[in-house]
Amino acid sequence: MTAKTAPVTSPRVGRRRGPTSTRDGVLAAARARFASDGFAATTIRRVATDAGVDPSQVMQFFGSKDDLFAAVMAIPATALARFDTAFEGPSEHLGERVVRAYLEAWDAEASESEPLMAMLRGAVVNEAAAAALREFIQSRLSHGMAGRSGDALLRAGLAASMLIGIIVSRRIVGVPALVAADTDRLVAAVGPALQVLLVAPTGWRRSA
Amino acid sequence: MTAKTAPVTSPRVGRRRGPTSTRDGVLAAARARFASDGFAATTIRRVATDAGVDPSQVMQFFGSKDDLFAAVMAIPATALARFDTAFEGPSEHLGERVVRAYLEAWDAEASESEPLMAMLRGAVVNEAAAAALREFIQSRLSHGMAGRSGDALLRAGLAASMLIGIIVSRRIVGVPALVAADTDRLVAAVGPALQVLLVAPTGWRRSA
DNA sequence: GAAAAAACTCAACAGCCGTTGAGGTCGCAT
DNA sequence: ATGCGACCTCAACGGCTGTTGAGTTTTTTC
Repeated sequence: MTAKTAPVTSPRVGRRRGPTSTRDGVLAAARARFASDGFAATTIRRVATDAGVDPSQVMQFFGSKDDLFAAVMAIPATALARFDTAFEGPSEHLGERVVRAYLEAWDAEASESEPLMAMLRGAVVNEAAAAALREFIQSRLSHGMAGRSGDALLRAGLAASMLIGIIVSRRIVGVPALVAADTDRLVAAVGPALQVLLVAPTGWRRSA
Repeated sequence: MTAKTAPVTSPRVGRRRGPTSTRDGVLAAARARFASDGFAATTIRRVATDAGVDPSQVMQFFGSKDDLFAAVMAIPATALARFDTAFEGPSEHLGERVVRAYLEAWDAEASESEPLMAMLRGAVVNEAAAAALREFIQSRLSHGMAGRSGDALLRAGLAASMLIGIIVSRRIVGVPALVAADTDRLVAAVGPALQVLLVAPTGWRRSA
């Protein structure tokens, strides 16, 4: 795709020489648009206007709208790494820690939370985004839960899904009761529930 | 909007006389399309083709694409009524009952689950859908939790959001771990967590 | 049967979309 | 200075969109 006949003659080609800031500006504008408007409603023309560039410039940089979206979504992989640390440590207040890590990740500054938001919004419309989110959740899950029972993997997946549901309700749908509550109240309410889900099938027995 | 100068002269005007089946066919086609493709990707031309009708016919029936979407979303209000019953009864296995009611509602036949799916997919792109979902959740919440503490309302909202998150991960994003699990396993895992969230702040104390 | 209304068809408009190609301009290496 | 490649601009294409208006057929009402 991106790999053309690499010029072997000049050793340090590959880095852009000229003003690389323009490209970054386009990427930032696209990130913001995808996060707030979603994939379908975001137009290349609008992104170009936001970045103060000609639309064809965007095409020349990223090839197509899908590639631009892929470039935006390549970022959150780094931002999501912080979730790993939340699962480590003692399991005493595990639920509370995980909830707080999720909420704070989405309350972070735009450069960190916007790719996540773009990924989340895009996952509903764009198959590539859904696949990316799917793979991410699954990989992080099977990575962190290696050697555990299949039930543990299911429970971790459920925890991630439920937390994403809270983010959706709070940031996209805008359910008043959740928007009004601050992080501490949410952690206090959800933490124990997540704790039960994650660490303790404490004598619970299936009814069927 | 929809109310024009109502013809008072003819008493029983207002009911359609002719073949009302065509209109219902268009509505059914739109419901299916909005549910599977979302709002933005669904075109009036495609809906018309599915229903075997001319595109302009759709316009004449529903006025605009937004109105068509609104007509589709007017249905789930009835389908969602079943959630009320889940909250009633003894609080012993409340969490389990609520989880099962949600999962079964989305596993129901197309005529019941498609409007819900359309509403969910649309909420991410279409502001009207987001408002409808927001109002619905909030109204059902404040209705069922009348007279309870503000904390109870928050907890119920969180429960609904988390369950919606599970639906999104399972039906839209398609996280393998959740897709593979059947309803009973999900109920067994999520039920206790919901139980803790809904009924019992059992001596839980905020860590400040 | 006549008349009116609803259901339906056909063709077209204006607008926005992603994308393309042909150029112009600037900075750097030779 | 001179070439060359990256950066950037301009104008336009073809396609698909929601929407409209006029005309035709079918059904109901009188």
